[in-house]
Amino acid sequence: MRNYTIGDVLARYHAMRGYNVMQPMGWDAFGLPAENAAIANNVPPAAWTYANIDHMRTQLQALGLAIDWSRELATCKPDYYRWEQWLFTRLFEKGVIYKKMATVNWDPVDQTVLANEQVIEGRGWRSGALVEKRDIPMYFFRITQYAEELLAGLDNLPGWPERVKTMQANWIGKSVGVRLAFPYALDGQDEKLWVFTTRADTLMGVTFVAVAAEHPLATRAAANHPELAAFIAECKQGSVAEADMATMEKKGMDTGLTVTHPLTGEPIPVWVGNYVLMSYGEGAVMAVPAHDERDFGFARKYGLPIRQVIAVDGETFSSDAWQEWYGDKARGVCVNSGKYDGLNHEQAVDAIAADLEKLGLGEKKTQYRLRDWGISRQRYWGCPIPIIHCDACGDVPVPAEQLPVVLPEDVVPDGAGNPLNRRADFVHCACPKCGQPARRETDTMDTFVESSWYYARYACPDANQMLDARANQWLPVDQYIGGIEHAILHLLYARFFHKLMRDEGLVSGDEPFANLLTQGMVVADTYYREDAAGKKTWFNPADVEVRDGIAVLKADGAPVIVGGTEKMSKSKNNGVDPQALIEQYGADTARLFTMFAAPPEQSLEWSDSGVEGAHRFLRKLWKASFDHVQAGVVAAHTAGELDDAAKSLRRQLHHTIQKVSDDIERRKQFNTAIAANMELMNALAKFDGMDAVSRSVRQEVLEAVTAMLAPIVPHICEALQAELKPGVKLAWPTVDESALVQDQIELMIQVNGKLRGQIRVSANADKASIETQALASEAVQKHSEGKQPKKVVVVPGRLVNIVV
RNA sequence: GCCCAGGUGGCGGAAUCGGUAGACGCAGCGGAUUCAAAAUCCGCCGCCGCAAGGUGUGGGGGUUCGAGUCCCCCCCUGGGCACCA
Repeated sequence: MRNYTIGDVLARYHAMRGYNVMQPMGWDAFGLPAENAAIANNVPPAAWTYANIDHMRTQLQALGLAIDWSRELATCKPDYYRWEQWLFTRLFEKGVIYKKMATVNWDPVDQTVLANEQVIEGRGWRSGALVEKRDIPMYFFRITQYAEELLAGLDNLPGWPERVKTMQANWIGKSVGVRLAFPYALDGQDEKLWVFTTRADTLMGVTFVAVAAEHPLATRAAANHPELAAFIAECKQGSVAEADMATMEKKGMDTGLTVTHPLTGEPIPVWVGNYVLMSYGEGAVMAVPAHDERDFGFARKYGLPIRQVIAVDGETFSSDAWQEWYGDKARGVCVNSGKYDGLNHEQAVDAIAADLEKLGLGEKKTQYRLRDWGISRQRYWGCPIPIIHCDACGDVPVPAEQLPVVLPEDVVPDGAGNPLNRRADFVHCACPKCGQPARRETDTMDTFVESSWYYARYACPDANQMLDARANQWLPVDQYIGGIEHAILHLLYARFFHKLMRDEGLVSGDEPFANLLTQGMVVADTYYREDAAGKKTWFNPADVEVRDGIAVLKADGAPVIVGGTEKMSKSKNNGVDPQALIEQYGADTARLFTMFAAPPEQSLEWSDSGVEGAHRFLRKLWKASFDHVQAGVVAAHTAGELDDAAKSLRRQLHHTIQKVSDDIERRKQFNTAIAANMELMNALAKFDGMDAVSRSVRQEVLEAVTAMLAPIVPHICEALQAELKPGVKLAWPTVDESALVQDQIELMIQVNGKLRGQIRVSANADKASIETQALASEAVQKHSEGKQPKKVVVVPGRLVNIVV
C-alpha cells in the first residue's frame, strides 16, 4: 500500500504540473508463495493467485489510485510469458543462455530442491531432513559478459540513490589480480591447479592451497583415503547460501597431495576446505596465512606454517595473533621474497605477474565477483523453459510458432518435487527438428525473469510481439519505485535484461529506469508458535495482543513467541491489511497517514496510533473551508495593501508553496510537505480578520492548501475545490516572490558557541553593523563577563557568534 | 562473516549546504465548553533544577568559533548475500 501511494502522489503531482503521466499496474504472479499456499490449503496455485489479484485490485481501487487499468498485466498469463519464452529461444540460439551444472539445496526426504528460504538451520523446512548440496544441470544467462557495462552504466544514473549504486558496484565486484597455476603431476600426467588472487605480491608466502570438496583433485585424492572421502561427504552437507558458507566454522583436511610453487618450485600441500566453493572462480585458492585473516585462522587451527612476506615500518610481526596491518596493501613492502624484496604492492604484483607469464604459469586478469544468472527452477508455478530434449538432437528450443509453452493451471503441488514431471500430457512431445518422441523441459524460470521486463510491456500491453515502437516512446521509466530489498538482484537483473532487449533491437536505450526511489521496508512484529517437530506457525500481529510484555494470541489467550521485527511478508504472516483502515476512516485518511508517518526512503514500523491525527487534520481543513465558503466565496488575493498579520500569513503561504514543491519534486519527502501544510492551517486558524482583504487572503490560502494536498488526499481536495473555485480544475499554485520579502530578520546571538539571545536587524544590514548591534546587545553584555571579544563570526541571515 | 543503511523526547518523526536540536503529529497533563461524555477549542509538554542555569541527538575519541550533521574506533537494529521476491 505504501509504495503504491507514493507512486500515486508523484503521478498526480506531475499530472497537475501538466505532464502526460502513465501509472500502470501489474502482478508478479509466479513464485513460491503460491505453491506454499497450495500445499497448505490444497488449492491450485493458479486459483489462489487469481483470487489474490482480485482482492488486491479491489484494495488498490479503494485507495483511489489513478491507475490506467487498461494496461494491467499478470506475469502468469500465457500472453505475457510467451514473449519471455520467445526471447529465451533467441538468446539460447545466440549463446547468451547456456547450460551447466550448478549446486542446489537437496532435501533427501522430500526428494526436492529447496529454496534458501526453505532451509532452516541446515534442515528442510517440511521434512526436517539434513540438507545436502547436489549438482544438477541448469540454464544460465551470461550476465558476466555484461559485467563491465553494468558497472560502468551506474555512472550514467544520476537519478539513482548512491547507496544502491554502491551496493551494485560491490556486488559486481571488479577486481584486478593474477590468475596463476601450481603445476603438479598425477598418474604421470602434467596438470595445473589454477587460482586467482588479488595479492600476487604475497605469492612467496604461500604455505598451502585449498580446493573445494567437489574439485577433481579432491575426488582423486579421496579414492584411496577413506577419512578424506568422509570429510568431503561432510562438506557436501548444509545449504548453498553464501551467508551460511561465510559464517560456518572453517574446516579442512590434508589431501596428502602436493603441487609445485610456480616460482620457488617448492612442494605445496593441497588441502580440502569447506569454505572453498567449486562454482566460484577456479574452485581453488592459494593460502597466505601471514597476510590473509581467514588463512591465518585456518593455519593456526591446523598448525600449518605462517610465513611473513610483507612488512610495515614500525610494526612487528608475530604469528601468535592477527593484526590489522598484516593485510595492508597500501603500506606493506615485500620481505623474505628474494628478488621482490623492497617492492610495494603494485610493483610486486607487476613483477611477479611478468615472471609468471614468462613461465606460462600466469597472467594479469580482471575478475568479477558477479556470477552468471542461473534461472532453472525445479518448480511448477513458473514460466516453462521452452526447451525440448531429444535423444538425437539434444536441447532444442521450441520454435516461435509453437509458443507459448502453456503451463497447465489445474495442478496442486505437494512439496515433493515438481508435479510437472508427472504430467505426461505436458512432458511428452515431438522433437521440432527430427519429429521423434522427445521430452519437454519441466524446469521453470526464476521469477526474476518476469519482473525484468514488465515495465516495458506496459507501454504496449496489446502488442502481438514482445515490444513495439511504443516502448521506445515511453522508456526509460521516469520514476521507478521499489523496496530497498531489491537494490541488488531485481534492479541488476532488470538493467541486464534491458541491455539484452536492446541488443535484440527491441528497445533503444541502455537503461530501464531514469529515476529510482527505494522505498524503506514496512516492518512489523512477528509472532509464532513451534510444534514438537520444530515447525513454526506464524500469527498475524492483528491477532496478537501484548499484555504486560507477554504476547498472547487473542483467539485462545495462550502465549506466542515474539520473533522480532521483520519486513512484512507472507511467509512470516506479519502483513497489515489496509482494508480495515480504509473502511473506518476512508481512503484519504489512510493515504495521508501513510505518507505522514515517515519519509518514503526510511523503513517504517507499522502502528496505527496517530491515524486519528490525520483524520482530525482533514476534518479541520474541511471545516475551515466550509466556514469560509458559507460566508461567501471571494476572489483570491492578488494585489493591494495588507496589514502585518495578512502580510505575514501570505509570506508563510508562499514559503510553504516553495517548500512543498521542493519536498515533492526533488526530495520526495511527503511527511514534511504535509507538516508544512498543517503549520499553514494552524496559522490560518489564528488569522481571524473578516474584512474583504483578509477574506481574499484566506481564500488564497485555502485554494493553495487544497491544491498542494490534492496529490496526497485527492478525494477531499477535489470536493473542496468544487466549492472554493467551482468549475476550475485543480492546478499547482505558483510562488509570489514579492510575498517572501522581509524588511527585518532575527539573528541568533551566541557567546562562545552557546545560544544567549537574539537581535532584530534590517534584512540588508552589512556585517559591520550587525557586529556592532550584536556586541551592544543585552545577551552579549551579560555573558561576556566584561572580557574583550577575541573573534566575531557573522553568518548572514543566521547568527552571530562572539568568542571571548 | 561480507556489502549497504539507520540509531534524535514516552512514541512516529523534523532540522535540506557545519549555524536556534526536538518542526508537524500521536500520547500525556492542565483549562474552557457540557448535566455528563464524546467531539471541539486554548495552554503546557527532552532531562536535572524553585530559579539562574546546567545538560542532552547509541558509546568513546577528534576536527571546528560552532558538530545530530565531518573524521576515526566501538555497540545495537534493519536490508542484501545469488532458489522469498
